[in-house]
Amino acid sequence: MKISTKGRYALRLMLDLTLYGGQKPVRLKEIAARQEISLKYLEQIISVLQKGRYVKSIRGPQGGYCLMREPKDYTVGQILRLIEGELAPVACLEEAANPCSRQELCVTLRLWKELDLAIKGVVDKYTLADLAAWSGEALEKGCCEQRGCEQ
Amino acid sequence: MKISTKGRYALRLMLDLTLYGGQKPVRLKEIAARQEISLKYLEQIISVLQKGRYVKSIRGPQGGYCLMREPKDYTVGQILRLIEGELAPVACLEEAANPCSRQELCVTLRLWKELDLAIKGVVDKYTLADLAAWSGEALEKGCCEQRGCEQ
DNA sequence: CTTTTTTCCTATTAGTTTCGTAGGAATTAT
DNA sequence: ATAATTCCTACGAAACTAATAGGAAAAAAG
Repeated sequence: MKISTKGRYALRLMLDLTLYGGQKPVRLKEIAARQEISLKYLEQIISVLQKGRYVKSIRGPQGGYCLMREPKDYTVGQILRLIEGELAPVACLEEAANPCSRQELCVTLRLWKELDLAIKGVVDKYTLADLAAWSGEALEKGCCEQRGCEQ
Repeated sequence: MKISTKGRYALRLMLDLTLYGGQKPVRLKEIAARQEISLKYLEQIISVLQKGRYVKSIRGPQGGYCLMREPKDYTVGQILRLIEGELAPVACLEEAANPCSRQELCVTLRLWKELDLAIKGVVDKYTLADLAAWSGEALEKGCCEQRGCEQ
């Protein structure tokens, strides 16, 4: 039940674009440095984001990437789903209407459905704009002076 | 973000013990047949449940397994955690107080914390007794006549 | 005391996924 | 022409998943 590094990195990448992307495109190299993530790995991740039309690229010198929409128009869930696939905690919930084959199936299925809703409730509640706003708050509060975490 | 088969099977195993375990211990062979799970695989899973003192065993003919406590005293979360390890969606949340190293860390961490709480909120809300009660309801309603699901 | 049934223990394995690294091609601003 | 940047594909090591397998140990039944 872990979010993969790819999913977490994609979110940080998109947040970086939100925070540092303005008129000019942002170079992946900069993002890699700021986020301390390998450039080559980020290339793979952003390639998926581009194919999903979440970002657009400009090639050549002074090139880079921009968001395609407003930060408020990307939910965390959309980004994670694009990179990680369905977030449903069991495969059974991914397609529609898989009827059960054992007495207690309905039982565990009901549980997984509730869990699924709880997860969706969080990841679809927040957008990049929310994360960016939190980021602003964090800076004001003088947070983040210590080190040691891998997130 | 998937629950592994081991976690799902462990839950079904414990529910089976709840539903079919009375005075007598339940043989793993029976559970394997009812749940359509390989006996050998269930042995590995129940061995963890036993080491965690969630079930006790009786060896030899007429042997089997029993729950150690009342069904209401096992939450789904406890069972899943014993088998799968921490359910936290990112490793950072597993230990206490991992301070951040980047501006937006606090931001994504806040998100992961909310997600973690949402997940815990569901899995720690229900006990085996709840699942057993749902199972009863399902039977009454004549549910589960179709086939095709792998859960 | 032998047989049978059951749990218990440990090893193996095929396949998949994760988490990258690597090399170079294509594009384009300067 | 050069250099910076994205783009594309392949490779690989390590870990994890989802089992299968063989047999040892315990104990009830005959």
